[in-house]
Amino acid sequence: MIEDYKKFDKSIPCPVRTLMDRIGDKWVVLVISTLGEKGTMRFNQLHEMIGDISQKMLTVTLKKLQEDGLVSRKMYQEIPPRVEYTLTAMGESLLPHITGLEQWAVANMSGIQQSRQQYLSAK
Amino acid sequence: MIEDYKKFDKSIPCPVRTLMDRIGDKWVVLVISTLGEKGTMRFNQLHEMIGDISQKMLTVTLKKLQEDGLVSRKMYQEIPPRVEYTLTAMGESLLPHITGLEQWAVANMSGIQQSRQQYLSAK
DNA sequence: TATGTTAGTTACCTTTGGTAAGTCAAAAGT
DNA sequence: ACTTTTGACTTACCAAAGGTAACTAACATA
Repeated sequence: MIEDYKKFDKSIPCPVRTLMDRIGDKWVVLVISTLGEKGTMRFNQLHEMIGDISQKMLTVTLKKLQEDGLVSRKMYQEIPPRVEYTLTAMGESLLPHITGLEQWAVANMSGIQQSRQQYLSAK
Repeated sequence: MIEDYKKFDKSIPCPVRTLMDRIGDKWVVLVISTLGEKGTMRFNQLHEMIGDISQKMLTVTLKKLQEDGLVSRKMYQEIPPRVEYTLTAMGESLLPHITGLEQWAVANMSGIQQSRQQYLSAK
């Protein structure tokens, strides 16, 4: 039963709130799904693939994902530096849920846009 | 192929970014999954069920969900007012993806917490 | 007359997100 | 010898989103 976890109780950390605190970070889903698609990637590859993320936001996003054990980081002692990011097993296990969301998003994009236009024009 | 949608292109709205702009809102997942569980609910019922959401954040969350066509709002002309919220068909179709995420969250909560502790103590 | 009920709104402050420029250390170009 | 490039970041600074507490409308009840 998931219901029990939904009501807020300050004595117990809620898994849904904990996950959504992370998933809700603006770039987390794009980083995870991009890594999931391409496997291991370097910092700048991710930066270019996603396109509109800043370097700052990419570093903070990757740090949080490492902290949560969803992404692993491998640094090579070279100059210029080389750093590779990969999904951990836990990250991989989250991936299908994220791609599920993405597929829903693609399928329902036009429905959402229609609804937004109607809502605005009804004002 | 979802890949094409992941790279940012300002001329086409990206479904993943569009959805995550909404899903990423701190309370959206909790509101949708609570409505999905209980069916129709009134404003204060949602407020009490979730527990730690403010009235302001509940109203802005519900407004955005209406705008996107995920939640419908029915107001009765009574005093004190009565307003009922329900998932639309589109909202219902999103629900399984959200409960999938929640189940993952419940199953992996301890793994995430362990990882966070290790990360912090390694500093 | 004061109090409660429901679904909000408003004013205000804090936290998060975003932009642009700077850093580091070495190799490669001129 | 001096400047530029490279990759993976920081830092300083500004804008947007989120949070809190108090206030509102309109009537019913004590």
